[in-house]
Amino acid sequence: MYINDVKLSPLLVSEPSQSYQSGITVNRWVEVLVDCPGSTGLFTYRLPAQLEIKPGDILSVPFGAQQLGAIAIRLLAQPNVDLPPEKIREVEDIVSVGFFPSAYWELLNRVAAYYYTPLIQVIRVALPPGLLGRSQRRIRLVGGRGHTSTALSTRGAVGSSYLLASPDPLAFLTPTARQVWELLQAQSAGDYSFVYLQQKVKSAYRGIRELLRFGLVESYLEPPRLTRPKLQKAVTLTGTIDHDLTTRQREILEVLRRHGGELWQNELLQICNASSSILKTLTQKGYIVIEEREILRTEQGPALAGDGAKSLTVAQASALETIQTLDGFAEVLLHGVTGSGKTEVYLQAIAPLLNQGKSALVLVPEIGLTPQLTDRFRARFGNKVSVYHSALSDGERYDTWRQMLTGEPQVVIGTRSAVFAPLPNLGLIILDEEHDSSFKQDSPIPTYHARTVAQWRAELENCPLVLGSATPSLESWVSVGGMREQGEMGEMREQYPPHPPHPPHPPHPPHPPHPSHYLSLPERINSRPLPPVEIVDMRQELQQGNRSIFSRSLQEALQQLQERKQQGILFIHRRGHSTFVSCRSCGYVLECPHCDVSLAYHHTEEKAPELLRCHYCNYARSHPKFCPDCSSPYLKFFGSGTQRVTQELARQFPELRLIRFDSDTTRNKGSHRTLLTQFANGEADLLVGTQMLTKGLDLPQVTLVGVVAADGLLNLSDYRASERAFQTLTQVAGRAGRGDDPGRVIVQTYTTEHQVIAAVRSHDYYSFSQAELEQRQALNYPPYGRLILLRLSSLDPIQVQNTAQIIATTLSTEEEFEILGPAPASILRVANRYRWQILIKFAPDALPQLPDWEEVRSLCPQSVSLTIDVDPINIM
DNA sequence: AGCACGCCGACT
DNA sequence: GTCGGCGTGCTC
Repeated sequence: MYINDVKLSPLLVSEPSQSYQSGITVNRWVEVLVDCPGSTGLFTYRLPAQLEIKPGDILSVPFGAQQLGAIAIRLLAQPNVDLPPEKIREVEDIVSVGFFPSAYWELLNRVAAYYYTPLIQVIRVALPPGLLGRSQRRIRLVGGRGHTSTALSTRGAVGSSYLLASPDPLAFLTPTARQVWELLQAQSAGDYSFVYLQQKVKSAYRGIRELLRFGLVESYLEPPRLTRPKLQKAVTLTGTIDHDLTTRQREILEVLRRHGGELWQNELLQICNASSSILKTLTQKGYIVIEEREILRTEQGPALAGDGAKSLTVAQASALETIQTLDGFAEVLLHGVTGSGKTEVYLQAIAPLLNQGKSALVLVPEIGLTPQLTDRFRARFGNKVSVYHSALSDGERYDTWRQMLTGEPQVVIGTRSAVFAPLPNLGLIILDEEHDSSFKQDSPIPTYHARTVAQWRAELENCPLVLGSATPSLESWVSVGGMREQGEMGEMREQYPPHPPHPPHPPHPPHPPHPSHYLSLPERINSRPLPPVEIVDMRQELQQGNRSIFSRSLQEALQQLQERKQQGILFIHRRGHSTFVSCRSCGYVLECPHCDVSLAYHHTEEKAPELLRCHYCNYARSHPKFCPDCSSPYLKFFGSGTQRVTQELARQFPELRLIRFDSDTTRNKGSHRTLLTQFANGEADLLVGTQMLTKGLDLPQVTLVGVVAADGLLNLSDYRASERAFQTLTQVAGRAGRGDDPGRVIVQTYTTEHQVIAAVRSHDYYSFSQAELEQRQALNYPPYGRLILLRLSSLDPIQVQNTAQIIATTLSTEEEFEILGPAPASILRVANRYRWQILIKFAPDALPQLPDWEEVRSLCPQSVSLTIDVDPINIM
């Protein structure tokens, strides 16, 4: 039922030869998909004579008491005989003429089916906001705002005569009604949505009904506030200048002619300081034509100097050549170390496509974090580049979306949801920093991964997909058979610094069933070396009496930074997620005895006992006072906040100028760019920040990178912890030494012997992935096994726990998949909702009979909501 | 999602 | 008896 059994694709192929006339005269009914959660299947509407509709068009239709957005699916010559004719209503309007070629529909259907999401919800992700509007019930004061008594006396409402007689008319209102009334009075327009009032006042509808009876308020349906094209009047010169004109008229036509015969009306009037009446005369005389034209509200980047293709290294040139010889669908992993020039390869791969009239889609983790990337694309391709992401205004998003529909060859750079960008003639899809977890959506449904969707899209559009990263996800690495090629191509490995002998290879998965290529850029451009990584054992620092959060090595490096007038980056792992408990003396980390993950620290309320809990099996224990291994009392849960680090810096290095680069300081639009520009201009010596420092920053003047404590990353209670830690540390280390001065990286940790630390030190992706894949395979975790996470949440802590238990018990009768849990989410309560989860693990090849999700859903009481997260990434 | 309808307990 | 709570089902 998730895809509503709708076979869209064959019906939506446009057939230009099909009789145009018969199409509009005969097919007077249309079946639509309505934007309404509870509705399954299609609804039939009559077409008013003046509307001409094609499948894929977005409509506005009456539905029950409201006005909703809908998608036209197919035209009908006759409505279904089972449907009583009097029930059929008319299509209200066409909101947007759709572009939906069959491959695109197929994509949406696949997403709906794979992620167990109703098709309409997938469509909602794909469309810009505001296209599918819905009407809203609102309540407002009658007769505008005014003094209470005025409102009452001007309205001789039924039954209100005694109200008028009273000195205080409101005394007759019940307390509920009065509450609503006062709320409305307090609002400047005297107007609130019904839903808002219901939230604000207990059983508000009763009070509202009372007020309605007295005629004090009125209830109305606000039509959907749809995003529309912005139109502007354009004036075009049509006749040659003749003599039957006044001087003033001649002047205007002259101005118009000088501007190429065409100007926006407002500009023309402004230049000539004239009013529109004179244009009216000129129109009547036939000298000009005024027409409405759509103007696009697309974001304008800063003016940039043009930029030509740069010369390539041997590896870049070879990668480019492979990409350019691809014909049709292929999956390419471009594995380039940090600073190896992946962007240049993208740019040169795209350039010839545009000349062939094709477009390219470039997906990036977070657009705000990569102003540098968009700048480079704009410098190379100018106005052929547009960006598409959620920070744009609705109007900008809508217009960018329409700009794509034109089919002009262009480059769209966007975040996750841009994977649905409606570009015809797609010639290439690029996913940059493909390992980044922000390509995965956790909520709301569909919980899609842009990489997965991009694979389908590339396949359906028959174009190549390039996945770029310095630290590829294990999924992509296995998918393109990277480990096989790397193993066979010994010369590639020699380019990395030497590393210890490898453990035996895990058995290779079967060759991927699709064309795939592994391309490696093993060296930085201009032969710059990767920075040496120094690992500092913080246990020893403590032993030797250094209680500072900075090791002596890092202190020294910071000192040098100041002396040499160089710049550095200090990376702090985000606080909220580092909730494991470790011993500061010996580095021992408390782990679950059953699940091989570190225990998470729980401390929900003031007086509640401190608990350590496993997120996979729900094992729990109290927080021990002493280290179980070395009996040291220095056992504490981890977390080194930005605050503490900046305080410490200010104390020890008062002269060091620093810029904080985290979610607090980069909240505003454009603040990334501002802060980065300040830093680039040398207005600070040190950039202190969190996660966002890892995402593709190219700051050539940075020579030092310090990681305050790697442990927060290493010990997350998640099977992906190691992979994520390796990626983050390698990425942040890669910010050092990208310019002429050599770089240096210092990583502080309490667990120097950790496998990830060793791999980061030697920049050795290969041995890291080998070891990690072995573990994944042994435990059947992705990319060898597949996961589905059931997230349950409720305001009621007991009910959600019980429901989770019932579902897990029901599911555990099945043998084809493994159930882990139920267990509470690591942050049990979010926004007053208690959250539990159940993890389902199964083999991907023998796709088991998965549970009937409708049945599972029926086990949930109304108060418990269930989200099915397919291929979850955040299991915490 | 809204909004009806319809079925139960607590008051005039 | 009616009012008002809330669960159930429908919307072309």
